[in-house]
Order: sequence, then structure tokens, then C-alpha cells
Amino acid sequence: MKSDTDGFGGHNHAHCEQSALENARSTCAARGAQLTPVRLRVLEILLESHAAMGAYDVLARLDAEGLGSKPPVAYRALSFLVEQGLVHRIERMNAFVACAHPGAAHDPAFMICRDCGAVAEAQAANLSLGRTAAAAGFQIEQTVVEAEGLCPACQSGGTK
Amino acid sequence: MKSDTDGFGGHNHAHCEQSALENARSTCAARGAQLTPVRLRVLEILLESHAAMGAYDVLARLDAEGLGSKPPVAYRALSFLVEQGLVHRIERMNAFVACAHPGAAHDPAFMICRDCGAVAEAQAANLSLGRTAAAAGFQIEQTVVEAEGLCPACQSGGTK
DNA sequence: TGGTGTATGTTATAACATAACAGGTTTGCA
DNA sequence: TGCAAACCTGTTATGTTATAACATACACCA
Repeated sequence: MKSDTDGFGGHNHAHCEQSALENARSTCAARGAQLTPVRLRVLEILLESHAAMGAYDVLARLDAEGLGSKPPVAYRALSFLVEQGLVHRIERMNAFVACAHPGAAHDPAFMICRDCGAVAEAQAANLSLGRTAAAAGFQIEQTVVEAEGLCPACQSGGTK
Repeated sequence: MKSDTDGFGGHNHAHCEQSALENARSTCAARGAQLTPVRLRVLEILLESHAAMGAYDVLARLDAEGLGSKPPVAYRALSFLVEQGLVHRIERMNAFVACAHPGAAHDPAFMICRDCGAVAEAQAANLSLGRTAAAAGFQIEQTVVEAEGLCPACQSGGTK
């Protein structure tokens, strides 16, 4: 896992992390949602990299830090963060990533590198499907858009 | 579960089913892939409706018919059918649906009714994400596009 | 006849997720 | 002050989804 990637280009991750945390604090405060220690820590753990982590990987970290050892602890914190839009679930992987564009309009699309596991977030705007849905009378409430493939770094690295 | 739905409009399902089966037989024959009894039966079961079924639901049917009772039996048949493009996996639901457009170009998008479970298949063509990916140098190999919401019938039926 | 490839059968377990209940803290209000 | 409501956390137990690994069977053909 090489991932320290946003949009697969290098970036100042410390800054990325800090601003995400600040944003989380302020949006939770604004909404009266409680960013408790466990929730905050889960967010921090996910923010360490732009790779997706499984709930049980997060739980292992929490356990190591004495913050909880049972599945519901991790799942509850993750659900909260997903509800607040601070974390996204990657269906394809049954895993979670910190939101890369906190605060921004949200209907995210993801590019997932099958080699290094990096996940880049983009805006979805699947107009094509939106039109089809409208024509069929289908009322879209949520969309999942996930592309799997190879990030630039892993293309050069060989097919591995 | 009301689903007997393709694109959420009524249709001649018997015909739909028959043509899908014929298509499956001919494409497998053309490729030298073996459409064995278990595989065929799984396809038939999925073709009964346009709703998604979990692997264990399919397995229960197989078991009732004496065709196998252990998870790998169902998962192997489903993997085969997915590889052949005859069945699609709905990531959001950890479930499977028979392909509604067998033979056609494939990069499907789905509309999933959260009320009745019906699944309609459309063409994906997420140009927006394709452009973003190209710009980022990301090489897309597969895409998952799934919209969850309410089908026309379930919108009238109330929010339930 | 024996080897190769493919499919099936079975055991066991891994990986992901949640229901349900118990206990603690905070808040607000009578 | 005392109580109730709301919310968060801890824990048990279990449910659900998925696969690794190994054994058996059968078909084809050199």
C-alpha cells in the first residue's frame, strides 16, 4: 500500500488532514452533532491515508489504543461519520474512506486502484443515468459510482 | 416484493426469460463455456424476476431442489454467470440479478427500488467520470453505477 | 490406460455486520 | 434537588456474506 494520494497526484497530506479535521469539528458543532473521542479518532485513522479501510481494520486500531474492541464500536462510529458526510463507504470493497472534499456538495464518485488501494474522490454527476431514470419515472435518492482500475503510479509499476 | 419489472414498465416476462435463456445457451456454446445443470438452474432462478437475490437465497432454492446445499455451490455458479455476463452483481445489496440485456454491450448501470427491490438495468456511459479519470491518468477497468430510490409504482404507493 | 482439464462435493473458517440489552453521562426542566 | 429524556458507550450473541483448501468424479483424448 503506497497510498498517500488524492486524485493520484502528490499533495500536502498533513494539510489535507488538518483541514478535514477542522471542517469536521466545525460542521459537527454547527449541527449539534457530537464528535466524541472515538468518532474523532476513527476519522483521524481514516485520514491517515487515502486508502480505504475495512471496519475491522479500524477496530483493530481502536483496540490497540484502548478505545474499544467490539465490532459495534467501530460500526457505530463509522455510521455516524458517514451520516455526517465525513466518511464514505466504498461498496465494492466493503470499506470506508475519509471524505476528500468535506463540506462540498456531495454525490461522490470514486476511482479505486486495484493495485495500491488508493481511492480518489470526484464529483459524480452521472447525467446519463439521471436522464434515463427521469424517463423511466424512477426517483433517485442516492447513487453509488465506483470505478476500479489502475492509478498512474501503478500503471508504470507494471501490471503486477 | 412486487417485481416483475424491467425498466419498471410492465413487459412480457415469459418472453424476456425465454430469450435470455436462449441467448445464454448460444453464447456459452459459442465460447465453449459449459452451461451445466446447476449453472442453468441458477440463471433460471434469477430470471424468475427482476429483483436481486442474495447468494444464500439462491442456495436455498438449489438445496430445495437437491442441486447443492453448500455455499460454494451457489457462489461458483454465480461467479461463472457473472464472468459470462449473464448475471450482474449489485454491490450495494450484495446480491445478484440476471442480465436484462444479454448480448448487448456491457457496462451496466442499475436503478434499484428500495421499496420493492426491483432492479432495472440501463447503459452506464458515465462520461463525466471517464473524463475526470482520463485527466487524472487513471485507467478504468470496470465501473459500478447503482442508483437507489423509488420506482414509479412504489412512489404512488406512498412512502411506506 | 493414464494424464489433463473442468466441474462438483464438502469441511471449515474468514470477513463483514447488526440486534438487543445494560450502564453511564449530560441536559433540561419541574 | 430530583427526575426523565436523549444520547453515547460497552458487551454478548448471533446473523449474513464469502472463500480457502482439499477430495471426488467425469470427460476427453493422446
